[in-house]
Amino acid sequence: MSKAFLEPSELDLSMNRARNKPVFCEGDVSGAIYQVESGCIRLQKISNGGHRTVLSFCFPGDLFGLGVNGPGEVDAEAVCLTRVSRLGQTGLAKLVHGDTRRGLAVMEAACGGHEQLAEHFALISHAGAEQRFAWFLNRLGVRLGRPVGDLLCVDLPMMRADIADHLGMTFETVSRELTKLRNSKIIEVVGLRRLLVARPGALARLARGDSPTFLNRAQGVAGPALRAVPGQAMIS
Amino acid sequence: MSKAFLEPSELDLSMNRARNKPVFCEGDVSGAIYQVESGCIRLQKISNGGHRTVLSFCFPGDLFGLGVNGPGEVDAEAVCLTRVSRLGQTGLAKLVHGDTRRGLAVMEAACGGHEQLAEHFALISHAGAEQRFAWFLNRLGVRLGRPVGDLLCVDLPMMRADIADHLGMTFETVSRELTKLRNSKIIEVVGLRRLLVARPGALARLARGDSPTFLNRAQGVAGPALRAVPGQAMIS
DNA sequence: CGTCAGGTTGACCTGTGTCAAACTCCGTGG
DNA sequence: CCACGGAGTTTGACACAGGTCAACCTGACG
Repeated sequence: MSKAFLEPSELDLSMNRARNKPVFCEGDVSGAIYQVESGCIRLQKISNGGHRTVLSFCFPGDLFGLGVNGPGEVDAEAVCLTRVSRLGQTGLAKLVHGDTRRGLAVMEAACGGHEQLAEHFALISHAGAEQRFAWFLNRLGVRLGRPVGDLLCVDLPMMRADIADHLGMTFETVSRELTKLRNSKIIEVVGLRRLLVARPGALARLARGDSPTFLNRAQGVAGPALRAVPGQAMIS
Repeated sequence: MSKAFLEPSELDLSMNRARNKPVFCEGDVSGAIYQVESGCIRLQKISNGGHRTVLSFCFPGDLFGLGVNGPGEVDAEAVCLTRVSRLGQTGLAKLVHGDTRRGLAVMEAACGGHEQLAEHFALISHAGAEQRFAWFLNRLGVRLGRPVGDLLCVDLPMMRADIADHLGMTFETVSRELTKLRNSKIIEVVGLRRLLVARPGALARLARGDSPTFLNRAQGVAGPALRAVPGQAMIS
């Protein structure tokens, strides 16, 4: 999840994918690593009932692919027209041999940002719809937002259903939460895919979950733990 | 998540941890890899509100630790008296250099079983309490179950609250689901931590979610996807 | 035998999924 | 240029799964 981790010269090839088209070719079972150049990729999984879970969205600079392909497991699809470049297994091995430390770092990054995954997981487990959506928007703002006047402009590459599947809720609920944020003047909605964040602080507060429902139920962890976690600043 | 991935000779040292004690020493920020020898480790995260999320339980043979430590991120605690062995960074580098393929495999395994994580994630997002719990028990049976007569005996190392935090629900709900399974004669409960699975097939069916609530709402994925996923046999 | 952490059960209430209807955007063709 | 149509989105009404709070039970251990 680091920006521009690999230079163009180190990459095997680069290619375009149209909206909703998979990145992995059908027979492609190799442990290649991909890097998003432009656009947006979603890593997703279709489960038995036909349900879809979006594990994460990848934006320009993000790496993905290692230990994530293999048919029937996790697949990667373009959210919109997207360009990705690919580092094959041979290139990867070369990188690992040539510079162990860097190789390890790439492995780790490509293995998929445990940190982010853990945070996402914790959110899905505990938080309500409001906090989930605020968390998502907040992170999107940090990642994609451009300052416009004193507002933060964010263009959503994905549709509501994608967001819903990312946050473990229905697209109707996503829509309702959007409306709630609009009503409380925290954001403005321009077309259908463009948002203007008016009060980033309030958004971050919602994302941390410390404004309403404050006295959440901190389940009694038996052991010595339950140390105070410093409120990590999500807005950079 | 493979058994006995590393031989004792390759490991730096091994140590015991008492119930609810952390595996990582306070100052330990090195990228070491750990392997469970006996007992049970839980990887967990404490979020802002004091909520705990158990990301996964590690049983003998399981690897963990890479990209997972770092204070304030994810920590590992013993569920019960547990012995773990440790492979330090130098040992890891040696392994990577000596045998690239094996090194990569270790990296991947230690990076944390994306496959499993994806499945867990999908479950938490979509499934109800019944399916979540059945999925957990089923997997535990596969992993820890010993055949006793025509029953499958499973000893739970963890308490209800641990399971609850693993599955994103409350311990009361865990208890209720346990009772439901007992009432439907799918399992028997012996002491307080011992289960006998009487009808593994029924349990697996619940875990897949294809018995009740059958017509789940398969959200219309726009693209070409929505391929039929073959019902993966969860019972080995 | 007493104590207490851990577990069970019940009653209630709310958040969010479900179903249904209407509305908006945008591309396409007449 | 406008009408049309369909995908995507918003909004409403309603039901129910599961969280919350509270009381009680049980089994392990000193």
